Amino acid sequence: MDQVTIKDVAKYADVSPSTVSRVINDNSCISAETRQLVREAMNKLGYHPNEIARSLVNQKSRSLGLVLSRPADRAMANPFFPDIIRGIASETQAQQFQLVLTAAENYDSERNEALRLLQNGSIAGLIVMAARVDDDLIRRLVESDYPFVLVGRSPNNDGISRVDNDNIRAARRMTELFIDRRYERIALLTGPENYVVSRDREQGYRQALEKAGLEYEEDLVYRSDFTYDSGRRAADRLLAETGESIDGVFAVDDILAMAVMRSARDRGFSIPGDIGVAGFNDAPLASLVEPALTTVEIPIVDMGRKAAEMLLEIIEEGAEPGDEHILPAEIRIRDSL
Amino acid sequence: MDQVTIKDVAKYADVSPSTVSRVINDNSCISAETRQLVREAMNKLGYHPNEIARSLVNQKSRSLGLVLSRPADRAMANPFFPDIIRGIASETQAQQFQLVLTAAENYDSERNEALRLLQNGSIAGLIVMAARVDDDLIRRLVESDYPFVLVGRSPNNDGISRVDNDNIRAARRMTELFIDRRYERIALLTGPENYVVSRDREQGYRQALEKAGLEYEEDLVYRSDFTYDSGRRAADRLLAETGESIDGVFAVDDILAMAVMRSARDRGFSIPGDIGVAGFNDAPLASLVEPALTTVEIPIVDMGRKAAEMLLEIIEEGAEPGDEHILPAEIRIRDSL
DNA sequence: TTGTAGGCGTTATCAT
DNA sequence: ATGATAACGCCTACAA
Repeated sequence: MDQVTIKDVAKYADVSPSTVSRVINDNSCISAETRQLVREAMNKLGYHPNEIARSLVNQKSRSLGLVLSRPADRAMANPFFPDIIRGIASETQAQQFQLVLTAAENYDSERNEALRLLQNGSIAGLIVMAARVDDDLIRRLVESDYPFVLVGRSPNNDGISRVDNDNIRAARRMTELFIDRRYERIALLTGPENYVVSRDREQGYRQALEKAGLEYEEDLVYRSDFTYDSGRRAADRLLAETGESIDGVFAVDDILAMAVMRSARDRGFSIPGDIGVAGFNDAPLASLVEPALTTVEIPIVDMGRKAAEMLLEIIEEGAEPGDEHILPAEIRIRDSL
Repeated sequence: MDQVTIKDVAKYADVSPSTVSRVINDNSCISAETRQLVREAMNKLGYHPNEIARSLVNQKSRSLGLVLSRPADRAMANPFFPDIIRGIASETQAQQFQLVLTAAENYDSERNEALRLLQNGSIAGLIVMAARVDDDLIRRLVESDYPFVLVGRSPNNDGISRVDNDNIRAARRMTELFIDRRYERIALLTGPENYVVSRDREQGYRQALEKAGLEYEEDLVYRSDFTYDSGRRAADRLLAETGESIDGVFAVDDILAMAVMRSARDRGFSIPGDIGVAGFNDAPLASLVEPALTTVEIPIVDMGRKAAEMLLEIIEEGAEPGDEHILPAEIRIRDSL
């Protein structure tokens, strides 16, 4: 309708469409005066290059997709979500790319949606928040040779570009903090076992114990989903069963740590006096609860930015995938331990 | 490259490209057998319709944009953010649309970015989280006649499609709850005055007071940004200055209510014994703090879904903008009041 | 029911 | 330095 095209501008400036195109992409040599002329015509007519048409002729879109890799509701409750987007957006913005979200009801449809976007050319690459140990999406991305970057870790990372924080190390250091502070029997409240984060953090916990000559006890490892309610149930069981034989609980997620704190308080335990508690992720509420939660801060904004940067290098510069960037996580010592 | 086109399918199935096209859009009448034939060819070759090309020929993209309408960092810390996306995504997904995020460093660049996406055809319409009283973006959207839907309210809503919760009414009811429970001097901790939400909630507070024959006192109204730190400073001032002459504080945002609670506790006030506190938004932390925060739950997921639905009606069915949907907010009574 | 041809807005190649 | 022309992948009259 009222779409102003390159031809309108050309006509108005009395030049050919190609000339206008050249000013837009200001690479080829154009005389200063025609350039000026065309610029004026563009302003006059209110011309804006049609991105769709450019994408079509260039055979690639200027969009990146983001797939959260777990049911939308869970992902949204997750403090990662806003920050990862913030990081990615800052980079896409800088490089004039757009960010497309795939947010479906369940993981299967989200995975299919992401693939569809790739296949139909809507997006040029994908950023995947890798969660599951056995991730079908990743396998298919590798097979299909689509550009993608992993935020997190997958069991086999060969040839996969990824950015991660060192969950194992951070969990180890947090466990060491418990030990340094003379906690002697530290329980672990971890997440579902098909999540890579769960496994990594469990491993760090175990490493620290063994290094300190403490026994790793299966009985002290409890598991729950990454929700408050599930965490609360697990915490209740944990405290009921291990009773007063433990003096610390390391939860692999702040929301689980919150559940532990609440459960402990309801049982009359003082924190950190009777039981030390630590979390992971440094969610917004970690610093607001009483006592403030000692936790691990993950540079999630930076991870997002880095992921986008890596993906754009693959897309724009044909970089070979396979790079790994492990960003450091920081322990935030507060009052719960 | 390895892009399979409609022509490849046509050749393989030994039909013309238009026939394939017809199968894709299965509207025109096609004999069952050719349809079958083409379908098989598509599967065989792994064909996927190129969305870019479709957008170009159809002269509109199948993407919606979302602009958060305040600095990214603020917006992200805001509990609205994940939920509004969830709501929008569920609707876009259902109608085979994509969701594009505009997330820039500051409001100005975000606004420009959104406009750019509209102008260059990347998105077919925009959902705007209206925040400011004097919102330039909205003015320009109206002028340019781009399809958009407001989540929230703008000073002049004529001809603007929008979905909102009734902030005034909810604030009034919350204030009435204070009054019903025999609180007698209720202070208000509100947000910046150029935000529509602040104003609306202030108004509800005032209405309730006046209706109950209580005096509206300017001195009891404090203002801060929507951040914990800013809220904390305001709360400190509030409690220092009004001293023990007040017995309730209504904060127009949970994060501010958290700040009030903390400040009150530090001063030795018990909650709700000495001071009743209420918030707004029902952020995740509201139910987790001690005492659990009485607040207003906003149906933000539904608002997002509704906004997307309205926008798609305008885009797809040429509906006239101007509809308003006001969704009910619910008071969540917990322990802080 | 199916095929042919032209065009959506842009860029790239080849002339001039 | 600039212009004409042919794509990019798809859709849609119009024709057969």
